[in-house]
Amino acid sequence: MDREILAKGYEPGDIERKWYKYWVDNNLFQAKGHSDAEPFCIVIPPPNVTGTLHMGHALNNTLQDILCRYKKMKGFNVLWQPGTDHAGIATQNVVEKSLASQGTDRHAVGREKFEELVWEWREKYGGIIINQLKRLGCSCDWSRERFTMDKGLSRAVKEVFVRLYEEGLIYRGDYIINWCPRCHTALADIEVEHEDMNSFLYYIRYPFVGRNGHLTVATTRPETLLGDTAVAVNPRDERYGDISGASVLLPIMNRPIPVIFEDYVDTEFGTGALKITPAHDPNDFEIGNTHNLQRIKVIDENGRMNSLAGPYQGMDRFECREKILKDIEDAGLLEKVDPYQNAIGHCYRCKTMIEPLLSKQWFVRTAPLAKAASDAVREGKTRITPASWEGTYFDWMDNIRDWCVSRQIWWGHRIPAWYCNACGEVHVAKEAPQRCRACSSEDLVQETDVLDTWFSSALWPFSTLGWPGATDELKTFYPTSVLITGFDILFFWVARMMMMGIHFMGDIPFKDVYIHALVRDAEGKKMSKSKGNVIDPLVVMDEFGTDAFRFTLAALAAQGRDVKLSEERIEGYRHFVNKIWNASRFALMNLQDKADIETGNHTLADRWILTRLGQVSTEVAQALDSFRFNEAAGICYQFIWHELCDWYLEMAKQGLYGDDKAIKDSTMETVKTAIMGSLKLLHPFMPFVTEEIWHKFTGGASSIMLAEFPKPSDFMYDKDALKKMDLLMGVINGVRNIRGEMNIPPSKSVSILLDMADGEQADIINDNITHIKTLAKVDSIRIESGAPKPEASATAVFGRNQVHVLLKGLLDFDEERKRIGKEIQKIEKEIEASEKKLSNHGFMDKAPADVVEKVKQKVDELSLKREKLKHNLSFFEKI
RNA sequence: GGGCGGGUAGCUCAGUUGGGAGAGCACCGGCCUUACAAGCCGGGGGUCACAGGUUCAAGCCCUGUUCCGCCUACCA
Repeated sequence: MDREILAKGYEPGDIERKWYKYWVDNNLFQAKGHSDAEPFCIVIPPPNVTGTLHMGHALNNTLQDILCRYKKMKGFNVLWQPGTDHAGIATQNVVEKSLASQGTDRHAVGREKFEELVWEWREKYGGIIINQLKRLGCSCDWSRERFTMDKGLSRAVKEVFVRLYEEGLIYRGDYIINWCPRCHTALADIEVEHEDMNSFLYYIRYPFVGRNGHLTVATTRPETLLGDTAVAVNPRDERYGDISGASVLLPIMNRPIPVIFEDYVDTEFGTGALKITPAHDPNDFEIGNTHNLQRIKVIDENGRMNSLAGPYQGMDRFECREKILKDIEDAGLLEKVDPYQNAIGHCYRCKTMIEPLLSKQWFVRTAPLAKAASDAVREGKTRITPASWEGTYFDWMDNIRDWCVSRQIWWGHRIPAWYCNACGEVHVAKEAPQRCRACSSEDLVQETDVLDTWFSSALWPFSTLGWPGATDELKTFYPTSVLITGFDILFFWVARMMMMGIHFMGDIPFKDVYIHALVRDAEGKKMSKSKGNVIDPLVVMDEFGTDAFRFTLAALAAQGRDVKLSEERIEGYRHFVNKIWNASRFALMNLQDKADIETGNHTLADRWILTRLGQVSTEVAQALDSFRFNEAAGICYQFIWHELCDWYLEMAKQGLYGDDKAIKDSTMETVKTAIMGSLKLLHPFMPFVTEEIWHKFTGGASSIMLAEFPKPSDFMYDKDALKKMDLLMGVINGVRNIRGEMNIPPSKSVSILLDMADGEQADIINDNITHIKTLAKVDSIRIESGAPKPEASATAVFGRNQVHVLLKGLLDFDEERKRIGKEIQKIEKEIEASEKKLSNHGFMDKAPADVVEKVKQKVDELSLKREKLKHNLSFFEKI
């Protein structure tokens, strides 16, 4: 067996690359379509092909990888399904920008050529984020990588579109939609980001027709007045009770428009009179429908005023606003202008101000789909963790509006609809029809719009598994096990996968949804390029190592709370990685290969650490099973550093360096078991360093990925050992505490006198006397029950025992008086609180017996300790 | 406007059936003890935002106040 000793410190760089290649070359990430093992499946939230890895991805994928690696070690047939989405608008923007830099645009190159260029771009740059995920250590089954625009997924998209259309769940119609004048496309409601802005509320007079006076309306968008086709007031508004049937004259345009009555109008706001522009405002559109108002579109797709805008034709919408205000003011129709704050919609891709426009678009009728998706969570078929997100989910699902799915761009799934140029008949089909079914004309043209990217993402959990084919993968892995994602795409993606999954598969797409938090900077601010507070995960991985970075993310990922990341924190966990490295180094330096190894002669320390390892295995597994990643990480950290390293390995030195072969053999075996067990616990969090060390221990026999995750029955359970170690630690801590307080350097040994409460406890100490000598730097120990306190000694009380540290010539009496006095004070406070409870009849009557018993016991113990401390103190007061 | 989350040690945070206030970092003191100075040993430090209420018992449950963050919304 080749067991080389490790280098003095852990250097991640090359090791990470080496093992990732090893895992892939050995197909360790591959799932089986068929397997007797229980399936576990996660579909990756597909990153945009245009994307590069940011902190959100890093957290999201680290958590997924932790679960996948953990489940694999637990024996599951794990599939982590990877892929990317085509990000229609974003990708098109990137390629258009590149065209612009060459002095051309997509219209000049034409649709077909443009699509080719995007594919070329995707070939060249689309793999960046995939490689970055690999850098992070993600154990995705890359042999199954998918792309939302690839053949299989495109087939699924067509299938779904056609079926929904045939079921009447997709329709085409004229509606007011959110238009981005820069991206030149419609956007779904949730693709609009609202931002509070400082605007103005303009009060504009509309003179009455055929009578004196005017009606004053309040608006934030005076330029839309050109398209007004009514003014509405509330029928219950007494101010306007007498204007039934009246008309007003639209300023500038001098067009008479009716005054209508509409409950929607808020009498409290502005003047209680609302101008109605059905072609440029979603609410006005609705009102226009109920009152049969004309729709006059005055702003075009470029955000410019069109021919119906009269004198303003050709002006930009913002320029027009200024001009129109001036004209109205000149006409004496501008009553006043108030500063006003309102939320204005912006394109989520390019931040351009959205223009609500009247337009012909394709919609998904969501209500019936949403009902089932909502019920599935209500009935607990799909669980959302943390559960607080359920409310948000229900709120959205229960108030959902139809989903505008057509986009006026070229990069995406072209809508499978054909129009007959002869008679206008619409055909929706998977393949292009040869002739019109109504008039037999062959003059058919395909819809130019493409589908919203999220339309294809909504099918991800089943389209990636081969749907609409009936594949083994679908049978094995659908419904998938867990979806891990950020809350920012709860509506965009999770909700829509629920709708589509239930509708087309007849079952939920995943059993659990785990929503994790956002990664913020150390001040809790959202990371953004413009703020300049972005921490690049790749830089972090270079500097601190991937394992340290992953462990940090896991350790900070408490449920329901944002992750505030700072480099100091990552550095701290890099130290932890190094700690494991060095603990392993120590083990490898002291293990020997021997055929005649004699095992089973476990020391107290051996039995203790093995028992603890068993307990910790359960705790970590339970934490991971319930998505408490930070707890799982914390338990590992605490156990490995403060129990395994600080206590066990120090104690193991006695056996390793000693002459007793039986003890030595057993200790070697236990050290190995404890370290390898710890490596297995840590592997899901820090895959690289654990794999590296694992191979040093096993001589490269097999990957740690194939090892079984630790469970209590792998070790031993010795309750007695836990108790005995407690006592031993009590003695050592007592002496260390006194040494520390007295500033006695480690080079200076001390003598102690142990006053043990009973013979049994004295035996435990006797059996482990070398540990006390070594770990507390003691040269001589005397054990005597009830021995009087020696002169010039400092005393620590633990349990019913005490330890006197002999400090002839070293003891500062004042210091010792202070030290004991302080301790007594602390204890008295506790005793007081507990006694108050015990003297409370309510507590004695109503509290459970075990709680009362615990408090009584506490008072007894503390009183005893206080007594001893006081006794010790009196000793010094005599001096 | 509605909803959600949060205010716990100097900093960042944990605290899952209500019953001992914790961690990491920072700080102070002692150590180059041959796995690790990326380390070891010891220590100080908190009216758990504020005010009420429920309870024998509240960081935890309820109500209100206040501050911060986020999501959402068709009051122009």
